[in-house]
Amino acid sequence: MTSNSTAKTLVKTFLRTPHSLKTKFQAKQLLAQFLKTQPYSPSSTSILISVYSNFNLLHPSLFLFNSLNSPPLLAWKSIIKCYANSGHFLNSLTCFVQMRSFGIYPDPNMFPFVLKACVFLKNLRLGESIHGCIIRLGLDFDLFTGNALLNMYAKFQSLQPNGGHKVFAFNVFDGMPKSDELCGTSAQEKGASIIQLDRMTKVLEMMPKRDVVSWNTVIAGNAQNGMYEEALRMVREMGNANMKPDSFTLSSVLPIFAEYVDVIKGKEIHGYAIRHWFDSNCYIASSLIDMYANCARIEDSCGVFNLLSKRDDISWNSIIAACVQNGVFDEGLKLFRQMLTAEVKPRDVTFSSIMPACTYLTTLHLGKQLHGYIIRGGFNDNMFIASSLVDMYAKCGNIKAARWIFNQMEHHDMVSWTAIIMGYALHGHAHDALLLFKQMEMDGVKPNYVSYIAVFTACSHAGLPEEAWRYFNSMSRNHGIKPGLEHYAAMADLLGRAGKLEEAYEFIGSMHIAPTGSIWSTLLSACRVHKNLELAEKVANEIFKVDPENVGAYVLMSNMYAAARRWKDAAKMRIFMKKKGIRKEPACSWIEVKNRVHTFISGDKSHPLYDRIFEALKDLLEQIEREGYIPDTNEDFHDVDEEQKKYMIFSHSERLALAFGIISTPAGTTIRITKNIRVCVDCHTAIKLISKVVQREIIVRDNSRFHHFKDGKCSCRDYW
DNA sequence: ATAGGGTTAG
Repeated sequence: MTSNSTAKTLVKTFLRTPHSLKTKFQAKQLLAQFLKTQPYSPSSTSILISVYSNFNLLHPSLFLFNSLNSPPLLAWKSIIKCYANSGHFLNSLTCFVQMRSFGIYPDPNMFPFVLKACVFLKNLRLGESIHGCIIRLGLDFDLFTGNALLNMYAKFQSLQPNGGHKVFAFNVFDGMPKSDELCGTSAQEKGASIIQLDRMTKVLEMMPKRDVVSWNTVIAGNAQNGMYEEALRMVREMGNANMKPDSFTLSSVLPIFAEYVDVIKGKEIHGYAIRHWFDSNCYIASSLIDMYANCARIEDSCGVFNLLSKRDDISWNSIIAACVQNGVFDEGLKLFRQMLTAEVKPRDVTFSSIMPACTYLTTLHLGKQLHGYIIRGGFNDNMFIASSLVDMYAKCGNIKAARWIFNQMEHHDMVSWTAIIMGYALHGHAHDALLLFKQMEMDGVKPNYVSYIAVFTACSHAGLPEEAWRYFNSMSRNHGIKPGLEHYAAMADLLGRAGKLEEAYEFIGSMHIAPTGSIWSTLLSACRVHKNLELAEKVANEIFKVDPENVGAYVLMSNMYAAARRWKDAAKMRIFMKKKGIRKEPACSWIEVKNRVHTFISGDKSHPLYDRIFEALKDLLEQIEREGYIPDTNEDFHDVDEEQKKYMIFSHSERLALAFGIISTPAGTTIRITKNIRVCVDCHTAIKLISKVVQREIIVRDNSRFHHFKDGKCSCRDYW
C-alpha cells in the first residue's frame, strides 16, 4: 500500500514535468512505477506515451496505447510520431486514418510525420489528400507543416518517370544543349515533368513565414532534380531574406558546381565552408571531394579527405570513387583496403565505384575477390554493381563469366546492355555484339552515345565496314544521337583497318567537328599496317598541325621510313623527337601470377627470375622455329645485325611476360597477359605457335582488343 | 521538418 502511494506521488511529479526525464533508463523505470498506480487515467497514460515516443521507445508506447479505449489526441500524435521515427510508415499512416475515423482532428505537429510516411511509401495520392486535409483545417500556414509539404513535393519530383534526371536542367539556362537534342524529350513531356516542383514553389509562396529549413528544402529539391539555375537563384533569394546559407545549403549547392565543372565557384564555396567551420562536416566534405574529382582535381579531393577528422561510409565512398574516376586506381584500391581496416562497412556504391579499378588494371583476381564480397553481402541484384561486374569480367578476358552475370540480371538497362555489347566487341565476337544490340532495341531500351561506340568497335574488330555505315547513318535518325568525336574515331579506325584508307581519309576530312590528333593517328597506324607510306605522310602532316607533340606519330613514321629503307627520313623523325624532348612511352606488359602483378618492359632484365625467363625464351624459340617460325624484323632497327634483331624481338615485353607465365604456372593453365600498346605482328605470329607447342590457351589484351590464342590460331583471325 | 557517394566510352 505504501509503495503504491509513493509510486502515485512519484508518477504525478514526473507527469507534471515530463521533460525532467533525461534518459531512456529513467523513462523505463517510470513505467514500472506507473503500472503500480492502477487505475490510471487516459490523460496521464497519454503523457507517458509522449515521453516514450520522444525517446523513440516503440514497444512501451504501444503497450500503453493499446490499453486505451478511446485514445486522446496526445496519444495518437505520439504513436504516429513513434511509428514514423522507427520506420513503420504504413502503421503510422494507418493510425492517422484510424484517428480520423474516431472523429479526432489532427493538430499541426503531426503532419510532418504523416507526410514523411507518404514520401517513404511513395504514395503521392495519399500525400495530396493529406495536403487537402491540411488546407481544410487551415493549418497550411504552420511553418513545420509547410516545410514538410515542401519536402514531400521535392521528393515526389524525383520519383516521376522522367524526373530527377540531369538533362532537364539544361532547359533553364542559355548556351547549354537543349534536352531535346540530348535525349529526344518532347516539350510536352518536359512540361509535365516538373509538376511537383511547381507545387513545391506554390507551397513556398503561400507560406507566411519561412526559415532556413524551408529554403534548404526548396534549394535541394531543385538541385536534385537538375534545376540548377533555379536552385542558385533561390540561394540568392534566401540571402535577400536575410538568411545565411548553412551546411545543408552548401551540400546542395556543391553538386551543382561539380556538374558544371566550375572549380572556381566550387572553391569559393569551399572557402565559405572553412570560414564557417563547415569543412569538417561529413556531408560538405563528401560533396567537396566529389566536386574536386569532377573537376579533375584529385589532389584537392585527397586534401579534403585527409583533413577530415571523422569519416563516415560516404566520405570513404566519395574518395574511392574520386580516385577511380580520375584514373588513380592503385590509390583507390589502397583506400578501399584502408576503409576495410578502419572497419567501415562497404556499401553497394563502394563496389560499383571500386570495380572499374580492377577492370582498368586487369586484375582478375581482385575483381573475383570483390565479386565474392558482393555475393556474401547480398549486393548481386544491384544494377550498378552487376554492370560493373559484366564489364570487369569482359575486360579481364573472361567473356563467358560476363555473359553469365548479364544473364543472371533480372532487368537490363542501357548501361548493362552496352557493357556486354562492348565485351563481345572487344573479344571480336561481332555477331553476338550486334545481335545483342538488336535485342536491346527490341526490349525497348534506347541506346545512347556509348552504345554506338560499342557497335562500331564490334564492326571494327570483325572487319564489317558496311554494317558500320548502316549504323552510323541510322543513329541520329532512329535515336536522335548525333555522331560525336568517339564515333568518328571508331569509324575512321574501322575503315582504316579494313584497308579503305582513302575512304577513311575523306571521312575524317568531312567531319563536322575538327578532327583531333588521335583520330588521324588511327588512320596513320592503318597506313602502316597496309604499307601506304604516301598517305601516311599526308596524315602525319595533319597530325603535326593539330598535335605537334604526338609521340606515336613520330615513332610510327620513323619505323615506316626505316621499313622503306629511307634511313635519312627515319633519322629526321628521331631528331625531331629528341629536339622536342619527346620520349617514347615504353612498351610494357603485365601478368598476374599467384595474386601478384609482374610487369615487364621491353628489353627488361630486372626480374629476379630473368635468367630462367631467358632460357625459356630460347627454348621456345627453338621449338617454334621447328614449327616454321621465321622472325619478321622488317620494321625494327636497321643498324643491327640479324642475330641481334632476333634477340631484340624476343625481348618484347609480351614475350617476357609469356615466358614468365609459362615457367611459373602448372602445365595447361590459361595465361592472361595485358599490354599497354598493340601487340606487334611478329609477336602475334610467335604467340600463335607458342600456344600450340606448349598446349595452352593464351589470352592477350592489348590496348585495342583481346586475342585468344589456342592451337596455333588466334581468335582475331589475324585481323586487328 | 532540410544535406553528401555509384555502372557503360576505338
